[in-house]
Amino acid sequence: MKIASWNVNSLNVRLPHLQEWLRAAAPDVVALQETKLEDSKFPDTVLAEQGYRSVFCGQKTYNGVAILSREAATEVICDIPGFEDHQKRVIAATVGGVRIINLYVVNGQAVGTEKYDYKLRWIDAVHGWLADELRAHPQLVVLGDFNIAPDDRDVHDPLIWNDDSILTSTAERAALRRLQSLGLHDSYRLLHTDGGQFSWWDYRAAGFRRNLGLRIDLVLVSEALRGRVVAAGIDREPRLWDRPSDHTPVWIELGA
DNA sequence: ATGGTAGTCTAACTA
Repeated sequence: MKIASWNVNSLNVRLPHLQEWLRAAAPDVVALQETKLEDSKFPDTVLAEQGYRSVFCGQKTYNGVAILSREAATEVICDIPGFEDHQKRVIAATVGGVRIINLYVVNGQAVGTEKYDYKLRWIDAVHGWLADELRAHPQLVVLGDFNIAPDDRDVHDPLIWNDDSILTSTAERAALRRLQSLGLHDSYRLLHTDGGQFSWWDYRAAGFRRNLGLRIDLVLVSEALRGRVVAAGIDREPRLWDRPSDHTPVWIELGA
């Protein structure tokens, strides 16, 4: 079972890329972030023609998440239960016996801002909810755009991306570690220890050409799934295509 | 070239 995550930065613009990538990569499940589409405009008919069912939770202009799957998704939930939030950043569903939790984590803009506080509060709410989800669904995958680079191997320059920078600050990394302490393992790190493997590059300053990236798109797996991760990777190819998203797909393969 | 680019939407916000 191949499970992937991709922040498409507007599904309206990126639909051709998504379709091309689905053909090439043939994932069983894909979590999308930043669809930026109201539910009435989601291209579920087109995707169904390609063999993927869609569940989605969107809004105009910002945010928006979706899960595409070859098999039907059940037990679909939007938003974090009990957490007041107008931003559509969460969708969860069960596919083929695996609980899939798709997160578009708050960016946070800059350390010390209101948005940064919202980011930390938001992750704290996710933490409480995931503890419940893990009890109900031991076979759990939490994936998406985490907007946090776990450690210095995951940034192009640790002097720039330091303890005081957004996406790498001490409190953000501590919040991520706290999520992982629920028993959620960074599947890329189960199989690879190399640095310099990124999933996002800023559009500005020729970030991709100069490989000025971060690894902020993650696939976390529960203890029960840990031993089933037979492959994990980052697919840089779509970042080379014309008019790309600033993120590229990340994926894992779960064996039997 | 006084920060660069992209998306949404046409001013300014978010990333």
